Amino acid sequence: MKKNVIPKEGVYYIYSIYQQILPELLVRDLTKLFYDIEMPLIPCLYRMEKRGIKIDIQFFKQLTKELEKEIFSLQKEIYQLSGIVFNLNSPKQLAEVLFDRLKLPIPKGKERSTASEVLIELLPYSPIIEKILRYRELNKVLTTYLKPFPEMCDENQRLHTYFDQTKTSTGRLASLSPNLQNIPVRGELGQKIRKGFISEEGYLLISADYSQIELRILAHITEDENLIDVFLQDKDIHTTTAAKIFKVKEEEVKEDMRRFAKMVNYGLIYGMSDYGLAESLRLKKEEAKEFMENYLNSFPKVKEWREEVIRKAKEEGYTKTLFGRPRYFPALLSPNKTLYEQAKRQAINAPIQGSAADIIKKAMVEVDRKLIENRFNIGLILTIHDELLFEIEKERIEEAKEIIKETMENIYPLKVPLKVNIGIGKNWQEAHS
DNA sequence: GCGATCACG
DNA sequence: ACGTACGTGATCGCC
Repeated sequence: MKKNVIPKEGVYYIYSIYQQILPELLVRDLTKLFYDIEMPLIPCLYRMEKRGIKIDIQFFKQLTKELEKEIFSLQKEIYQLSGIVFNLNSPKQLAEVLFDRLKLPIPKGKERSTASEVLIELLPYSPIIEKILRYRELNKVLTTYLKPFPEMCDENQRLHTYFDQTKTSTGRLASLSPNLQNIPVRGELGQKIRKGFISEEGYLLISADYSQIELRILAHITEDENLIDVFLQDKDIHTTTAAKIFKVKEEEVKEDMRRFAKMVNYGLIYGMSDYGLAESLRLKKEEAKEFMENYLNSFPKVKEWREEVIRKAKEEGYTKTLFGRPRYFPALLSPNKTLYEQAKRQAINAPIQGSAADIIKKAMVEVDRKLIENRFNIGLILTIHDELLFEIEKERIEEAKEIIKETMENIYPLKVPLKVNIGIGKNWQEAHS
């Protein structure tokens, strides 16, 4: 969609569309969602789009040069090792080189894929693999972010995204042209790129992110005593889960056990099966099954809730978030088992992901309003699902920080506290706490 | 225009 | 026996 352009004819239809929609809103009990969240959000999103975020164009161009150099030499090495020049960006051609020409084994169940997850398993078989993985990483970042962004800036070196309020099935926002919700953050390269997103002279960026908002919402919705307890005591949820699924004391939880537990916790929100858990953690199916059982026994209401939400979705045809946002699941009646199972997982996930979206949207409207009321110069500039990014004049940082944290944490009281981490810096890397 | 891939939450 | 973790957007090759 072309941004900032409303077709002239479209304006005349808005009132008649409103007249058609109003009875529907009433029937489906959506007036609160519409008037309290989505409508007030529109001017807030408009201001964010208009403000944009500043990037350091020189920094982007310099990094582009460096990456192009490394990519060129990687390319040369890869052609040398394979003994043929081909299009590295073509998965089809790459598969031919790896599996036919170099006769590398195809990991079972993976079927000639060249996805990084498969390539990692091939690392021991040829020195070409690590070079391909590095090439992929660099080329991705180069073509998706580093090269296009300087071209997309306005005269003040600011990038303006476009938020689509109607696109997702869960109630989240979508960010496009450019998407500023998938800027790299992981690894050294990600951290480096985030240094290129900067504040204006005399300003600083404030990043405020909800800590584990989806798991807190899970605790609230399921009313599971053990899960609620973890958050009331402000304990580390992943460590607690690790202790329960490994059946050890919390003091005995090691780093990799915590990492496993983190995947189990999020897997649960996504409706993951024991098989899926085994896949992603490279476990034996029996082990994964045991972890799942240990988890569900430790948090019994979570298990009950998962069953209940599916039963209700089948009966009524939809799920609802905390603010009544529905998502419909026609596939729960599908004879196609794949579609049916997928719909079940989506039905578990939608109320959680969607409720988090409801809450952050309400917080956005309220924080934006307060910052304007208090005459801050810029304010809210980005939302990345559970993080809000602000640009604030240096002299008033502490004042803004208080307003932001207080508003976000108290916007909608749950049975567990909402916790917000705040970071401040002259670039996004520094601010992202 | 779609599938594969991979960036994020 | 089956198929197997939710939600997105951008880029590229290929038909």
